[in-house]
Amino acid sequence: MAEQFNEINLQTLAFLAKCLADENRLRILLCVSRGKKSVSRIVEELKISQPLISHHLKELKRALLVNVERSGPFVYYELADERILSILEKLNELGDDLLKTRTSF
Amino acid sequence: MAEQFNEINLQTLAFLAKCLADENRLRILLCVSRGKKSVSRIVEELKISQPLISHHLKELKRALLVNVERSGPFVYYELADERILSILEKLNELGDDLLKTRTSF
DNA sequence: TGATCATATAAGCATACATTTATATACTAA
DNA sequence: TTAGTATATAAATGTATGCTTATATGATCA
Repeated sequence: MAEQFNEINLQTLAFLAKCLADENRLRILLCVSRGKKSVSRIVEELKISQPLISHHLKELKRALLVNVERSGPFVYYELADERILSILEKLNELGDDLLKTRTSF
Repeated sequence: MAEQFNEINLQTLAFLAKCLADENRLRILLCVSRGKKSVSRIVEELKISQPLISHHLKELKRALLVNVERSGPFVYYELADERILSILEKLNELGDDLLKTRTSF
């Protein structure tokens, strides 16, 4: 289980983790995980300014975590891979358990 | 699968991800995942300066990702939870696949 | 107690990053 | 083409963060 860690690409890993290390980007990821959505739709749902949403979407796209599709004046974003969700689930669960076992961060 | 995401703690999640978002901290995590190790041992193996190792260990400890144990003059660190490894594995695999499918970051 | 080793902390610096405000680009419809 | 909507980008700013150098704390042994 631990031996196959020779294949680990630290750079890619750190890059992806960095992309997941912002609350607003996580909100956006969870938002688009519930279906393909336009930028304005995301802005509405999350109540975050449009330039900030666009900026974070650009980062998420750079990390290949979302797919983009233009349709008329709208640009739709969707989660690139369902595994992103399950990884976030697992990380969240881990965080919960760590907090339960220990006292505090 | 996507519905249980009401329970998600964005703050904790972002905090943990941030801790995983640095190459040196990842190196340290992988290093101590292969057994409990003293600071000087980690310094040797990774060839990173002692203050920098200590600094990152402090962060990892703050995130509860490592457990600490003092024994005489030595301080031993170990991975706090094996799930950390499997999450890193999954994230690494995801990164690989994303890079395969698309063209580049 | 003094000396030495192991580890932690502090100060300083440079860079990265999240955010806001303002503006530009792209598309559509009249 | 003009007006209006949707989205992206640029500039500016404050803050966080990784790293280095220097020093402090803590433990062991003579």
